[in-house]
Amino acid sequence: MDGGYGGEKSALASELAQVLAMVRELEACMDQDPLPAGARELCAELASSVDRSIRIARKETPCVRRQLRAASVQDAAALDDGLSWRKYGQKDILGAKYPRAYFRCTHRHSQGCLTTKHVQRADGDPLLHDVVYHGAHTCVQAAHPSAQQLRQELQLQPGHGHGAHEDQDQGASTPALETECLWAGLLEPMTPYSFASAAAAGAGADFAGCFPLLSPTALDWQLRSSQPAGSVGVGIGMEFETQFEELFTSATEPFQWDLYADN
DNA sequence: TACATTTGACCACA
DNA sequence: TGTGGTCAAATGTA
Repeated sequence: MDGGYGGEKSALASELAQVLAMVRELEACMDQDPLPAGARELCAELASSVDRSIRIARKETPCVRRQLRAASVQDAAALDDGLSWRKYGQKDILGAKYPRAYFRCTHRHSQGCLTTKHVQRADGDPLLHDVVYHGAHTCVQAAHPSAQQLRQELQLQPGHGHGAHEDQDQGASTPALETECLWAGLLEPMTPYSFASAAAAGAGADFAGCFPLLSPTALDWQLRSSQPAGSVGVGIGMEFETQFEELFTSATEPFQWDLYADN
């Protein structure tokens, strides 16, 4: 599981070494007049290499955002994804009505799991929560049976966008989920930068492989990345947003999942 | 007693 | 310098 990350690191180092070599080569060309014919090609290669480096770096810091809705304000505090989190801070955010809560994996010290998540209530809707996950679980709980079950279920409905959210079963053993939170699942893979090209958008498929953790988060991204390359745009985002609004206004079935993307 | 939460302080970054 | 993210001591709870 972690081997992939090590491989990415060496790939990134390799790419950056190439970038450095090309920059030096370009530097040498600067003194020549006229510029050698190969200089332009070198620039193109340089841009391409930088692009690859960015994509690799993005894989190194998986960051996924999703929005969850609780059935009541009381339930909101219990929003849970089946994994163990420990709150380590809360902060008032500029321009936000509600403070942002910071959580990290309970097994941070015992198992060195560095995953964190930030939870913030939406200004307009106190029941709606923005949850941003940083990093992937490396602890034992990442192999939680319910998470695996969910993964299977979602994989059975590829490209469907909707899938019965069976966390109810999990709720039987997870007190937090007994609160019957209405998981209006809409998922929004977050990346530090917007996709600059179709090629970069296509990298999303590779990105999915960077979520070895068996949490819904990983599955969400896999589903989302099943969208055709190049479809990760504003237009598609609005389309999913519309679907999301419809889902909320006609939310008769709890635990129903849908896709959402607004990159 | 062990673990979780709260909260003020500190730090890094833009 | 302001803001967001994290730390760590104090406090709460089972």
